[in-house]
Amino acid sequence: MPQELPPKYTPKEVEEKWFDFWAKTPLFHSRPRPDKKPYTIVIPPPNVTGILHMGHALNNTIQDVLIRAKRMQGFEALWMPGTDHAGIATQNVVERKIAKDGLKRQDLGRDEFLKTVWQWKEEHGSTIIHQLKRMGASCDWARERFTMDAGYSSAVVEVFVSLYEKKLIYRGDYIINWCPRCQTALSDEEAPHRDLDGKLYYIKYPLKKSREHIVVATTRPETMLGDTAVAVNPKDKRYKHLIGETLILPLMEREIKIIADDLVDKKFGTGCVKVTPAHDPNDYAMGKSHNLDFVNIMHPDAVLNANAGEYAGMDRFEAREAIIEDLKERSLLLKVEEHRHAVGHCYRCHTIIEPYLSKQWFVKMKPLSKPALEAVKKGEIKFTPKRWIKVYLNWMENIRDWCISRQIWWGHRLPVWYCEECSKSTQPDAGVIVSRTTPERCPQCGSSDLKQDSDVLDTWFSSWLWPFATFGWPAAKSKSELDYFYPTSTLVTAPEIIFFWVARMIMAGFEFMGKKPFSDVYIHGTVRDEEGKKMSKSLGNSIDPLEIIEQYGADALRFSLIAIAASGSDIYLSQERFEQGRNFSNKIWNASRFILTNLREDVTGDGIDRESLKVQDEWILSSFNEAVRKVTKAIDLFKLNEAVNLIYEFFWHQFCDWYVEIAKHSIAEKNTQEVLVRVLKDTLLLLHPFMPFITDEISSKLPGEKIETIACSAWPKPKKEFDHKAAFATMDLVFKSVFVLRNFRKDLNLGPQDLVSIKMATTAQNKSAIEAVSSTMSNLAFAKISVSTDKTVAPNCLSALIAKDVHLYLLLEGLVDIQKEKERLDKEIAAMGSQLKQKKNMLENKDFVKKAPEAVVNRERQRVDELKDSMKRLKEVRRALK
RNA sequence: GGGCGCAUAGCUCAGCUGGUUAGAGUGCUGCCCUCACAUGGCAGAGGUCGAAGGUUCAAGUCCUUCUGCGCCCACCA
Repeated sequence: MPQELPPKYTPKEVEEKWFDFWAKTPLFHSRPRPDKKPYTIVIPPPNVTGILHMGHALNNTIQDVLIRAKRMQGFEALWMPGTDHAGIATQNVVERKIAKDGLKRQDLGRDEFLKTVWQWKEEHGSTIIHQLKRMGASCDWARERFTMDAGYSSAVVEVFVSLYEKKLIYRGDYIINWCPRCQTALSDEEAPHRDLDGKLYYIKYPLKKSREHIVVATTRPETMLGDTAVAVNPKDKRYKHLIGETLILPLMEREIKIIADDLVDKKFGTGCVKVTPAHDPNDYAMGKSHNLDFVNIMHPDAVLNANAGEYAGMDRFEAREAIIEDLKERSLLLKVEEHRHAVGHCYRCHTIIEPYLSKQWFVKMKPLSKPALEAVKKGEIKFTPKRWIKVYLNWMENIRDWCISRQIWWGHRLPVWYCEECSKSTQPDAGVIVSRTTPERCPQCGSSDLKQDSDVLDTWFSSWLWPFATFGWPAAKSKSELDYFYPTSTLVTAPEIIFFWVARMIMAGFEFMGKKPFSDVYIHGTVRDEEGKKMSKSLGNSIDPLEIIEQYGADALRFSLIAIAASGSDIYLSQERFEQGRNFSNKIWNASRFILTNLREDVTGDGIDRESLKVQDEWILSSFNEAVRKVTKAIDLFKLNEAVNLIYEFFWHQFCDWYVEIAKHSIAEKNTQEVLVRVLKDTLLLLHPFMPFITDEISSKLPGEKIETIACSAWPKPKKEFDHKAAFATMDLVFKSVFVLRNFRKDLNLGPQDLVSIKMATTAQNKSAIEAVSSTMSNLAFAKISVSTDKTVAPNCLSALIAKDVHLYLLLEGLVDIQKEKERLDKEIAAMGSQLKQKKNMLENKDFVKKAPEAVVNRERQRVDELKDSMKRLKEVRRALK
């Protein structure tokens, strides 16, 4: 007995039932199966602090569409889920939490603080995982990983130690990006530059030997306290004679030299640069090459230290003001200009970063980049859209060493110990022990006075191992799984993290696995609001995906996101965009409801009698075949918006608008019902990767074999026996006829009961097809419908051309406004005439006939014939109007 | 300073290797609560495809320049 569906679609109830089932089902658990091909996606692990936003929603919907489609297509599909410990972000969250009790992390101490973070993670860290489940993500949940799991951590240690052993990790004093708020070093990628309106200060530095001075220009005057030279370009004639002279550094009253260096741009400012080796990367380079003193003037929190003399204790910006005032007082400030320039910011807390000299750990990147460059150049790893290749290559070719140590507590602690005894030696790296296991004693001197490095590793130093560490590498037992699932298939992510993550994963893949980590990188757009701003909680412009799920359902959210997300372009969102998804859900629901309520008991969808198919049946089955071909291809090309729009168009405008409407008139027939069920079932399968909830729900109510979920059903294949090419042409006549009749009906204000006579000049075959459906579809009743090959035209009738061989005449003597009809015809004839003329010109053009492909020329010739014929017939009708 | 992207209907966008009369969603107008659906149906209005050149038999599509947005990268202090 077919089950009934409730009259109104309520996504909430339906979806809650299914997401619960999917979250628990073992069906999404994958294991190596030699008889099947693997298709693997590793999730970009969201931060444990994460709460689902639109970017996540889009990213994970795309992955779920791909994984569900491939699973149905017979692949051993694995979607690896997990979360990232997100060092700085998570530490910040927990610090904020304990701050409410007036506590700092130092008050708790390292161990106690870390306990608190773990506790926080246990309580809140799975929020986003739960939200992904709610969206319908068909991950292999049993495999869920966390970047600080014991196993994962051993991968991080292994990688650190092995890179150190290969001399690809080193430690040293360099200028790094320092966030004074987070009080940690950051990599270059973590310190994005933003243009700011700043000021350029011109400051006089007096010469020691005379009353003259030279002028330097700077945006950060406070750093002058740490100046140990002034540099000019050696080719700069203005200053050549001053090279080697001594200046008196104002305020500090320290003697500094004028040096010459090619790094100085003659054209910028005055051509004289103050050199602060401890607070600027360029100056650092000059400091090294000219053997200058390195004067660090700041504490880690950017408060000036004792080296800043009387400014000690002031914050860097406070000091800037004070210094400017003091310079003014001494008439040493020449001028101040407005100056827009790029300033680095902490990507976590947006504080202006400080270039800061400190001892950090680095990865030597150049050697790692080589295979990563080759793989992409050769196309071994493909990017979609292609344009990101250039971005990737550009970064990779100019790669710089990676600062990986962080002065925070939450993260993978460096597997580095220092021997107190040996470190007294002056040798570089003396007493440094890099080890996979905690060492008991110093291998050099045997001392047990060892101290572990207090730094932790950059979060991305664990993320870059994600495609293989999630399988348990380096443990031996991970081998069979890695052999089967690695390299993974597709990585789906946003452009923002190409450098952070994608590029580094490729390098790690080659370095540690000897193989690429994935074959395809699909870069989707950034989700933005209506004004083009990146959506973020801090801007308060975000549309909450959970809100959309609540209101319209997860299917609606998924559908709309995919439909909007044209491959690669940024996505502008507004609430209304999700209504389309909701409306589509409702349409599917109601069409299904209609079919179900009419169903005979013996209908399964598998019992189509091919011998007695009507032309509309042939048409819809053929159309579905077309849809399957196109949708399958579109998914393979990552054109998911195209795929979902194809299904939408097919289901709504072909199946519902035409087939179901026509089918109403033979709804009692078994064969009609079989076709309805067959097409509905198969469309639900096609749609399932995009809208898993509603498709599974409806499928479960349809007759036929009972299965738990269609998530593992076979993907529809085009059925050759249902390809009826001729049906397209015939149905096309039907559509046009109905369209014409609807217009007649509207123009004449005819109701459903009005009886009209139709004369049709066409073949008998076409007539029967048109006749069968057009009266009801156009909401007209026909007293009389006659078919004729007779070209003579009845007087005073409405007429319309359907196709070359089909002409409809609506016999309505006395009802027609002759004058109006004449005008209408004249207009139509004129339009046709100009089109005809254009085509004729084209064909008279010898170059066109000679150079254009034959098919194009023939098509034009045929079109001209048709137009000529139509013109003739229309003119006849026009003459018959009296 | 380099690089990339976008500009098509009122709005948001599709439009693939150039080839019939440039499409969708939404909004708008008119008529319909017709027994799946008003979250719906039918019909309709609305476009010199950012500008100017060029290539071509043929350009929304390819090339050049320009304009206006947007993004990314970069050690001009």
